[in-house]
Amino acid sequence: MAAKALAQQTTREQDRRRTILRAAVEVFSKKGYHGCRIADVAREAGVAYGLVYHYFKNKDELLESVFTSGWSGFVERLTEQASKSTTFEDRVRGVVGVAFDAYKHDPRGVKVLILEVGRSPSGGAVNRGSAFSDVIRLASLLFQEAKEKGHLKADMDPLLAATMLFGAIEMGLTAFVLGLLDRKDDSVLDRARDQVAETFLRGVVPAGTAQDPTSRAGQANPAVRSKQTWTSSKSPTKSRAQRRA
Amino acid sequence: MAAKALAQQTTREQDRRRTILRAAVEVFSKKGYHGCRIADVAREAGVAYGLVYHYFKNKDELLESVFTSGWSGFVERLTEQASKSTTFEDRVRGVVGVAFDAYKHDPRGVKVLILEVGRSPSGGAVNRGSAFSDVIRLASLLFQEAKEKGHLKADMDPLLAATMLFGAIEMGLTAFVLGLLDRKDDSVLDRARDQVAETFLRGVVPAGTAQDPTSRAGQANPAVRSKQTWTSSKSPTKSRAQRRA
Amino acid sequence: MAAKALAQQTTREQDRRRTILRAAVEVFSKKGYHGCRIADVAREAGVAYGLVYHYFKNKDELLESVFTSGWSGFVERLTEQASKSTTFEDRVRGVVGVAFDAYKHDPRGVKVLILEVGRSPSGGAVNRGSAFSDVIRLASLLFQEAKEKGHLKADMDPLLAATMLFGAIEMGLTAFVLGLLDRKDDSVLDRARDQVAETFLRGVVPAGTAQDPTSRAGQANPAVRSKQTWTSSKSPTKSRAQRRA
Amino acid sequence: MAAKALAQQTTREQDRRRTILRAAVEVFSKKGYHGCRIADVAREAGVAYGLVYHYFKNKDELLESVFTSGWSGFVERLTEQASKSTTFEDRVRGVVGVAFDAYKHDPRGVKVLILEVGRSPSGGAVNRGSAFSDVIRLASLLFQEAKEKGHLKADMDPLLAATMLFGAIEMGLTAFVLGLLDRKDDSVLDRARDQVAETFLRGVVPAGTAQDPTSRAGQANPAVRSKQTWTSSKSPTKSRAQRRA
DNA sequence: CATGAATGAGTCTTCATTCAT
DNA sequence: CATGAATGAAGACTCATTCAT
Repeated sequence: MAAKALAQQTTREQDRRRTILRAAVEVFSKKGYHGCRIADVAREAGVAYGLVYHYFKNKDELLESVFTSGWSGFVERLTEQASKSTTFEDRVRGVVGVAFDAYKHDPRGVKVLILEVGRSPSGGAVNRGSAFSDVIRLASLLFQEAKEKGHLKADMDPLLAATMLFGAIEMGLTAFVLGLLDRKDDSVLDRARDQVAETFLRGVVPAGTAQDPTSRAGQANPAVRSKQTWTSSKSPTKSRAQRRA
Repeated sequence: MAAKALAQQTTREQDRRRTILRAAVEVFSKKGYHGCRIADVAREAGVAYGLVYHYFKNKDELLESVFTSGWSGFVERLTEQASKSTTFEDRVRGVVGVAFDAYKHDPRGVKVLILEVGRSPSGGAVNRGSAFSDVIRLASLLFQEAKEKGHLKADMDPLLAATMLFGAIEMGLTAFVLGLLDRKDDSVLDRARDQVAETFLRGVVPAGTAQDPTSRAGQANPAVRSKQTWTSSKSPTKSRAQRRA
Repeated sequence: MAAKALAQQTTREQDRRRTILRAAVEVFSKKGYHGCRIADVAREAGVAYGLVYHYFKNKDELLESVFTSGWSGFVERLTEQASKSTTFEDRVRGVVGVAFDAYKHDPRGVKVLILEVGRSPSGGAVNRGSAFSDVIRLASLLFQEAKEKGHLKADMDPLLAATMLFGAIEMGLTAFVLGLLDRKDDSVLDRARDQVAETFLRGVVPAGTAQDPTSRAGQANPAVRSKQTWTSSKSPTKSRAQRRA
Repeated sequence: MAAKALAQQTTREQDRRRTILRAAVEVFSKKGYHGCRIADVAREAGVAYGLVYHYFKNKDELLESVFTSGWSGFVERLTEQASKSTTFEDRVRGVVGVAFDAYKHDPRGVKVLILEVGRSPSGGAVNRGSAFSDVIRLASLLFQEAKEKGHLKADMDPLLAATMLFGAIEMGLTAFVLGLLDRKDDSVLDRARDQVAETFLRGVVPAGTAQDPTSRAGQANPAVRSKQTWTSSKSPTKSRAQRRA
C-alpha cells in the first residue's frame, strides 16, 4: 500500500517533470534559447513559477535537460536502427528515416534540436557540441566498416562522410523548419526522406553520366579576393552617422 | 579643401564603422549572439561605450549588420561564381568552393554565420531566415535548369537538391567550426571541399554498384514507435524532487 | 487510559517542539538570524518541512521563541541568584557567574543571544531590545540599592552602571564567541569570569595608585575633527568607476 | 585644463560614491543588514537603481564598504589618540573619548557599527570579526605596556582587559542606541563617557572599601543546574499545536 | 564626434507559507 | 499529526539605451 502510494507519488512527479520539460520545448521552439523565460515555461506548463525550480536547479539545467532528453532519445533510436538493418545502404536509409520520423512525430522538438544543438557556444553546463560530435563519430564507424567492405568509395573519409550525411539530413529538415518546404502531408516528408538518402548514396547526377575530367579537384578558386574579409562590404542599413550625410 | 576634409572624415567614419563591425564579429564568434554585450564589442574595438550607438542604432542593428554584410558578400561571390562557370558540375563545385574559401579567409566570420544565421527565431529587424531561404531559392534555379537539361536526376526536386547542397556544405564546415575536423593546413580543407562536391554529385557508393531494389522508397519505418515523443525518455539529471527518493 | 495517551501525546508534542527549537538554535548559531532557512531547521531537527509550521506560526515566532526561551531562562537564573546572594559584591559576582555558566553549559545558545539579541532592528513580533532593556533596568535596581547603602560610588548612575556591567560581561563572552580567547578548558573561562567581576568592582588600576588629577572629567577631546563623519575617509576597495582612472 | 576636468570628474565620482555610502549607512541603521535593500539605498541617495552597481560590485561589497570605511576611520582616530596621550590613564580616557565623540558626531554610523560589526556570522566578503579582533589586539598592547610599568593590576590579562574596555564602551553606547539612555544634550553623553572610563580604571566600589575575602574566585555557581540548557523552559508563546488544547 | 556616467525595465532565483494527501 | 509539493511575492543583478559634458 505504501509502496503503491510511493509509486504514484513518483509517477506524479515524473509527470510534472515531463510536463515542464514539454512546455520548455514548446516555449523554446517559439522563442529560442535565450528568448525563453522561466515565467513562460511555467505558464505554458500551467504550473507556478517556483515549481520549475522544484524540478530543475536553474534555467540552465532545464534547458540542458531539454537537449539531453531529446538528443538521447534520438541517439537511442539511431543505434537501435543501425543494429537492425542489414546492408550498408539500408543502414543509411535507416538513419535518415529515424531523423525524418522524429520530425514527423515531434516537429517542435526536432526544431529545437536542429536550431540549438551544437549552435550555442561552449559554456553551457553540458557540452552540447560534444553530444553532436559523438553522434557523428558513432556514424563514422558505420562508414569505416562499409569502406573496408568496399561499399564506400575508396577516397572517401569516413568522418567527413558521416558529417555530410547529417548535414544533408539536418538541412533537409531545416527546409521544413524554416517553412521553405511545406509539410502539407506526410508524403512530402516521405519523399524528401527518400531523396536525401538516395542523393547521399548515389548523388544528384544521373547514372551513366561521364565525369567531368577537367576540373576534378584542387582548383584554386579565382573568385576569392585575398586579403579581403566578408565584412568589408558596406552594410545597407543606415547608421546615425550615415544619415547625417 | 573642405571637400577633402569631409572625405577624410567620411573615410574615418567608415573605418570606425568597420572596426566596430569587425569587433562585433569577433565577440560574436566567441560568445554567441546573446552572450555578446555592447560593452564587449566596444572594448574589443577599442572605442568608447557610447560610440557604438553613434554608428549603429541599437544592438539589433549592429547584429543585423554583421549578418547582412557577411552574408551579402557571400551571396555576391556566389552569384559571380555561378555566372562564370560553364557546366552544371562546375557550378556545383564553384558553389562549394566559394563557401570553403570564405572559411579559409575568415573562419571567425563564417563561424558566426553558420552558428547564428537562420538559428535566431524570426523577430529580429531583418529576417535572417529569409536571407537563407533566398540563397537556397537562388540555387534551386541552377538545379531547375540542370534538370531541364537532363543533368539532374529526373525524380529530384530542385529545391530540395539545393537545400541538401547547402546542408552538406554547412555541415562540412561545421565539422571544422566545432573542431571535429582539424584545420591543420589548407590541404585538409581542400580535400573536404572536393569530397563534399563529389559526394553531392555522385554519392558515396562506388560507381557500378547495383542499386538495392527492395527498399527504394516509401517504406514505413518500423523502428519508430507511434505516439511517443522524444521527450518521453527520462533525463539522467536528478531534480530536487527526484533526489528525495 | 485516554488521559495517559493524551499525556503521552502532549509529551511527544513538547519533545518535538523542543527538538525544533533546539535545531533552530543550532542553525542559528551557524548561519545567523537571516541566513537561517526553515528548511535548514527542519533538516537539523530531522522533521518534515511543514511540521515546523505545525509547532510555530511562522519563522518570526520560531525565532522569537528561541530568544524568549533562552532569555527567560537566563533572567530566571539571574533573579534567583540576585535574591540568594547577600552582599552587593557577591551579587555582582553572581550575575557575572550566571552569564559565564550559561556559556559553559550552552555556548551555542549564548552565542545566539549575544550575536542577535538587541541587534535586530525593532519590528519583530516581540521587541527583543526591550527584553534586553528590562534586564538592565532590573539590574539597575540592585545598583540603586547599593548606592543608597554607600556600596557604590556616589557619583555613579545606577542605570549606567548596570549597562556597563552587562557590557563587560557580554564583551567578555564575545571574546570567546569570536575565538579571540580560546576556551581550552573551563579554567580559562573561570579566570575570565573572576576578572570581569573584579574589574567591574575595583577597576584595572592597582589599589593605592593616586588618581590623575588633571584630566578627570569634562575634557573636550581635541582629536575629533568637527563636521566630519566617519564615512568621509575613502574606502580602499576600488569601484568600477574608480578602476577607470 | 584636461587635468582640471579629470580632477572634477574624479571628485564628482568620489562624491557620488560617498553619497551612496552615506545613504547605505542611513538605510542600514534603520533596517539592519538584511533588511537593507539596494532599492532603498538608491532612493535614499537619490540616484538610480543601477548606479549603485556602477560604484559597488554588489550588495555585499557595498555593505562591506560601509563597515570598512566607518571602522577604519574609527581605528585611525583611535591610533592617533593613543599616540598623543601620555599616561596610561589618559590613554584609556582617550580611547573612551574617541568612541563617544564618534557617536556624538555620527550616531547613525556608530549604531551601524555597534549593531553589526562582529555580529554577522563569518561568510561575508571581508571578515568583520577579525576587524573587531584587530582593534582589541591593538588595545591589548597598550595594556601590556601598562602592566609592565605596574600601572595595571598584576593578575590582569591584557587581552581580556582590552576586551572589557571595549565591552564597557560598546554597551555604554548601546544604552543610547537602544534608547535606554536619552541623549537629550551632550552633557549626558559626556557624563557617561567619564563614568565609563573611571569605572574601568577604578571600579564601582568606593575607594577604601575592604575587599570581600570570602568569595573571591573559583566558586562553583550552585545556581546552575547541570545537564539543562536554556531552551528547556517552555516558550510562553502559543503554537498551533498548543492552541489545540 | 567622443565619452562613460546614469537610468530602469526585465529576469532569474530564493524562500516563507499554504495545503492536499 | 506528518509530509513535502506547490505557490508567488520579493529582491538582487544585468545590460541596452540615453544624455550631459
